[in-house]
Amino acid sequence: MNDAPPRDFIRQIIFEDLESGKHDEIVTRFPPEPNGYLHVGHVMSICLNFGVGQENHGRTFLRFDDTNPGKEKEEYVRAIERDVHWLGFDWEDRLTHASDYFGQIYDAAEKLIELGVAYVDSLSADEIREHRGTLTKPGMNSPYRDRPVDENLDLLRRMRAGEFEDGEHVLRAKIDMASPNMNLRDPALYRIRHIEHQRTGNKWCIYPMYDFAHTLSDAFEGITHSLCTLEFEDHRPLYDWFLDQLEPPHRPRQIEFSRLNLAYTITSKRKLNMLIDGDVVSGWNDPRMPTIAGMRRRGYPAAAMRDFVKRGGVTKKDKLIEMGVLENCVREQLGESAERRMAVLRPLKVVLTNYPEDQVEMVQAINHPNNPELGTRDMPFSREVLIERDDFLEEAPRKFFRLKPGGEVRLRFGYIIKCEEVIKNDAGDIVELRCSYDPDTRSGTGTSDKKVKGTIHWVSAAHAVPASVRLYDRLFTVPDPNSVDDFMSVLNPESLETVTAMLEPALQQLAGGEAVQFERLGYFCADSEEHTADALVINRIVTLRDSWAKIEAAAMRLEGKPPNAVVRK
RNA sequence: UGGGGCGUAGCCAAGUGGUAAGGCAUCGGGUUUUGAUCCCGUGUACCGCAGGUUCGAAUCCUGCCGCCCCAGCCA
Repeated sequence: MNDAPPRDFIRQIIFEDLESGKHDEIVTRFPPEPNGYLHVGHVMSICLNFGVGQENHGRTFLRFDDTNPGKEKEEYVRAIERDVHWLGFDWEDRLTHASDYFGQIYDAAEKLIELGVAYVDSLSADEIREHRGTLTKPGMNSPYRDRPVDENLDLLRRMRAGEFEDGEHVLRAKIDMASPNMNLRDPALYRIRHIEHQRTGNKWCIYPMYDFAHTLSDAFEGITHSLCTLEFEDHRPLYDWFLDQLEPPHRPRQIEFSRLNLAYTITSKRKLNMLIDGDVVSGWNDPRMPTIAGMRRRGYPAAAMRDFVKRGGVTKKDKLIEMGVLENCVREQLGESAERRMAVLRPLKVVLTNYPEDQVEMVQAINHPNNPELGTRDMPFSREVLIERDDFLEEAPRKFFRLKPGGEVRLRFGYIIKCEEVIKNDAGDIVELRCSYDPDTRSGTGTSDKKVKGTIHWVSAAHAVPASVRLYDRLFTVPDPNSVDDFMSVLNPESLETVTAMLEPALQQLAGGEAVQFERLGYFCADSEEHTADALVINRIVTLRDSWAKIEAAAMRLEGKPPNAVVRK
């Protein structure tokens, strides 16, 4: 990985602000609303905000935007804290909540009234909507717009005191009902909500709206650069309006960037919830979910996530990034760190007819081909071994380097074997292979210079340990499920396949969450929730790159056959 | 059809008037007891289109086209 600091447009602005002396210290914040789990999109915001803080020796706040009680839960705040930590960032003592500032925000509301730029409106929600106009038609002033300051103050205080029902009144900024920017058509500042807040309990029955609370929270914390996504671009004039009216000691600047969309996934909370409610996935941390919790459970390393986001860059252009980029980051991380092991996902029995019945010998396997320091381990080798079903083909194309009738192949770290006989059941399915082995070809002995094209993985039948292995694939069949009317109609029915695999004995010791490479198959990790020493449960993180699959698919295309006819999964 | 953004190769992305970096993907080739890794090589990008300014434009001007966001007492 390269460590050169990125120079996107936001970092350029920050650099200039430091150079010019506009700021001595950079202060940023990551401000999630605790109403759901964090997802890939948030990873970008987290890395940007905390990254910019770190790079400039500044400070970054983790602030919960908890201004809408009823939709927010403690469960989510704990999950968010865990996710941000897991990604490798530390807010130290800067964990805050918009609700920490409810008192100050309220004071600011009274000040706006005194300034004559806010008023209590007694129109109903429907009437307010009707008065707002449309994108092309200007709105109309509320009949309550010119209430005197004293009356506004009195009404707001009584709203706060709980004298009114939900929806009876609302505090609004007095800006311009004819503004082409809808956000400036007298936006609501405070609404009445007789509902208990997860942190402030029943102390308040009026709660500030996002724009008001967010701007002020930024100002109170001395945020210098308030980084958010593009959809808030239209809110910036309002953000600045608050600052102009209230003139707080610190004046933050809002800068917007485009959000990161991952192909073949969705991130809308509503839709993610539908997947859970519809039992398409097992929960927020299902390994197929694009949530941080899901990706963590899937086995994606935090470093890979950070690298992924870094490769995407920070711009204002809408992006839909290919899965391959993420997968490549994951492979790159794991390729270096994960130890290698052997496992057979779909076993086919192979009997070595000339190998002594009761003999078991230990062969030495390397834990990492590019890093000898990771050492070796011994694997039992015996007369009956299990190989991958699709490493044998009865009628193999010429470029098939694996086992075929009469053909030879090397059992990795073991011997070269030759297929002598194919055993089938009555239905014609291949159930067993009879092979001979060449005693002179044991790995590492150098007693034979025989060379074969292919090397396959295997496991000793008598010593193998069974495990439930989940093979994950993308959740959707189209790159942009969001652009489809009914996203549930493009679900990938094969996003999860569970097989009973046979693992080499050393895998018995795999710890929950630990990742290894199953040679020739991919990276796998023990499930952090369901895996135990007695019942192994393993997730496939990502497959290895598979150029054979490509050759095969290309051949299929040439012959005009459907691409999935023989492709293995 | 009001306002705000965005448009550089399949996907990202540098570039800020001097003649188009890089990554991923693709396609070749080499090494390899993982068809992995690693290493080499591989793209006619009419810089959305059309005009204009200039000795010179992806960069400046004008017009057009396409895509995204905004009419919550959500964030």
